[in-house]
Amino acid sequence: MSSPRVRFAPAPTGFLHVGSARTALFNWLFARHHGGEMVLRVEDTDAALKTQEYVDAIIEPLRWLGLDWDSGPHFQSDRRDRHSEAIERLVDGGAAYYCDLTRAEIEERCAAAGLPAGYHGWSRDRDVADGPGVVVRFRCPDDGTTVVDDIVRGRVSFPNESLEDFVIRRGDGSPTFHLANAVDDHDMGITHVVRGEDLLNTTPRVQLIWQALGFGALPHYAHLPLLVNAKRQKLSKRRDDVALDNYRRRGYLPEAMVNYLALLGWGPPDEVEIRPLDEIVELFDLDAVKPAPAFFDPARLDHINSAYISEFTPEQFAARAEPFLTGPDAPWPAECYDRATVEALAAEIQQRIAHLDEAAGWIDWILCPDVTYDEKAWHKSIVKGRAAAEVLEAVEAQLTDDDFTSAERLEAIVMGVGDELTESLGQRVRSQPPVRVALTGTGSGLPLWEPMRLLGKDQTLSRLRKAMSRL
RNA sequence: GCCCCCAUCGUCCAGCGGCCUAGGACGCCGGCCUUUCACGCCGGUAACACGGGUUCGAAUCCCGUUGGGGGUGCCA
Repeated sequence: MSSPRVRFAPAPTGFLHVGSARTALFNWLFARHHGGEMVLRVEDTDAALKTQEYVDAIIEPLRWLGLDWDSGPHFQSDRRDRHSEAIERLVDGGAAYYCDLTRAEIEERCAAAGLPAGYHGWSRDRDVADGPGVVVRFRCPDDGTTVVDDIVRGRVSFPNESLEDFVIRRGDGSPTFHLANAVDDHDMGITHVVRGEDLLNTTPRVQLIWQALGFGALPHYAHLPLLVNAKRQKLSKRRDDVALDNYRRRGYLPEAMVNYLALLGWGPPDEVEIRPLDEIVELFDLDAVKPAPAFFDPARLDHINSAYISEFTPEQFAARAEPFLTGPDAPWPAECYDRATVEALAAEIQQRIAHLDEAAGWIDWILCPDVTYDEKAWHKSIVKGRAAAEVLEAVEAQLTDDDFTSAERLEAIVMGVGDELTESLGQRVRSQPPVRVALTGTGSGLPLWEPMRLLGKDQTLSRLRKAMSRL
């Protein structure tokens, strides 16, 4: 394929949607695979949306994902003159006409004529003059078919009689996206239009405008399957968790997110799903994209994110997790944070978390100045635990003489207490649970010994005493 | 209502006429490992929506049905 040129053309809505991110990714993968170019174009026909804040809300998540572009960001609103000129040409050539009917007037006419709801070309021959509030409508052919050759779906035909004369210029003079799309894609030399399936129905309109403007050969189209929720509805801003930034904030890694997104609607031929982006670039192509909608499955995302997290070295992990351990949401006072502790326990934490914001929960008891008891665990291991008081007492006594330099020795001491009590009482005494609850506050967690060493002698002894006095 | 799209395990992907008694991954269930939790390892559960064709032969091609979804705006 000779150097394709694609575009990612999001509307500025305040944040980047995971569905849009997937569209951006597939455009990017296609461009990079074929050595082509990607254009970023902000579809702000609504003009008021061109604020730095809204633009950043698109650009920053793209950068976070590691996607780049060769041209842009361009703004549709900056191209107003080109759009107006195209509209004039269409009106002059008879391909479009003025219309001053309101929504209500259109409905009235339909009711009076006994026609189903729709526009029915009411103003085609009314010879309306241009003026404030007057729109421009495109005159659609009454018969024949408009065909969209889609890379993902094959040939899709639309009977022209099902197409209404649609608006290409609003009452305020601004162009609608169908018009702007055709003009911009043409002017920017777009060869492949890759976007969501929800836009498939609008393609005939854009193609009709394209042809009426004499733009020549149409670009190729590829309509990607929609991303859906568990109920198989299109992901929606209102009911679904779709803001990419939310995932970032919860500690999903960009490399994991991009990897997962690539797997929705596409799969590598060798079935190796978790792999670096450059390999995906090499393997990806649009003709291998599946047409069926794909469920955005959080469980699968978690799995992939976990896989990436577990690959980190301790240093990498500590660096990547740091934003989640030092921010205002960290459970400990800022001055208690200690990177060395994180690195020392990294491997153990890594295999237990699916996203980085879970890291703090495994070590908060070490970095926080005090313990918080989980009452259920307290009850189970200390109130009802066999000989728990004796265990705490014996462990405290033996630890008083230890220098706390060896995790192995700490383990031997605690477990030894359990063995001794088991023998003297003639019943199995488990020493780890009460000690764990006394130190960490909970019944389960990291393997105790190394964290205990890191907690230090003073804290360990004082927490054991605190637990004993609480009994 | 009208137009359009889609249809392989619960989910994502493989399969593009014979290699399929349908493969992988996630999830789920069971076991091993382990004096916590987890990781790891082993095993299991589970699908070609239905009905017609075409063909020597269909998960794969065609038609229909059913089901799901999308669009039907002076949003994109």
